[in-house]
Amino acid sequence: MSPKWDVLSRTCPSRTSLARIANKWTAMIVITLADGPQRFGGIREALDGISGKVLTSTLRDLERDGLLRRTAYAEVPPRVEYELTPLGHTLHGPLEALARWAEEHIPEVLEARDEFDGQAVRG
Amino acid sequence: MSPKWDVLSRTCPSRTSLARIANKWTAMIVITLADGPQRFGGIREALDGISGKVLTSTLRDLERDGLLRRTAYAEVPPRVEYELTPLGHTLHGPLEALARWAEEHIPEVLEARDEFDGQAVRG
DNA sequence: TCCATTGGTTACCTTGAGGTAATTGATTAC
DNA sequence: GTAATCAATTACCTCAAGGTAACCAATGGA
Repeated sequence: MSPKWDVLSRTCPSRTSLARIANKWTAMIVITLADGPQRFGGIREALDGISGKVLTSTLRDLERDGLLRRTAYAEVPPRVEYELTPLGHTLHGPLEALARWAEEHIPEVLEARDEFDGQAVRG
Repeated sequence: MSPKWDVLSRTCPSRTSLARIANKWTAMIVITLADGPQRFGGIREALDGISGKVLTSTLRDLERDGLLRRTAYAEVPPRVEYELTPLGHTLHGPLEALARWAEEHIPEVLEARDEFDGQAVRG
């Protein structure tokens, strides 16, 4: 389709972009926001274990790439909502597929690991 | 489907697995091997910029998870081939979709970045 | 009066990812 | 003889990712 871009090429911007979207936190955030806007605290709770600092910077990066929109309300205490942009929504399918792969194939992965580690000990 | 696994849960093994597959090098390697077996040097060349050490350890991790098979031939100089397992092939679709997303949407991403950075200067 | 609230930001530290360079080993070509 | 070959491994180094903890600001409620 577009021979201009190639993620395998070191200097191609799409490779940088791939690095951002092919990423644990990105996937989890996009999946969490797929159903609708969420507040900062809600995302943090959904992601179960991410630190505030990392969540802040990750959200900022995704906002910068146009994947989500940040809306801060002038209230006290602060209220900030994050929602996927249309561009961000187009990413949800592929990332959801990836997450579902991880969930569906985890038994095979765990079994492969056991076998590999067992052979390593014997070898 | 399988309520037993949840990538959003901190302690779920599938979350670790997601971290491995939602990863720049994993995506590029699986895509490279999708067309057939490749030798170590061939993969290294295709990935354009990866160091030997990192490629070795990444391939080892993927082998451990059952995504690819390593075949070493007792020749001199050594010849080692890597190929996707059936399990690895099931991962190709989702990762290819992700790579294609990066290539197809890079103009929008770059534009979003420009706008974001421009506003940051003004703000 | 004082504290909890919320979404940061900052300073500081630890961990790990990833790069470079040297070395291994048997054979072939020079 | 000896240089080149290929896939690793190892030691060593650097840099960035990411965690912790303290702090902030305006308001409402105890």
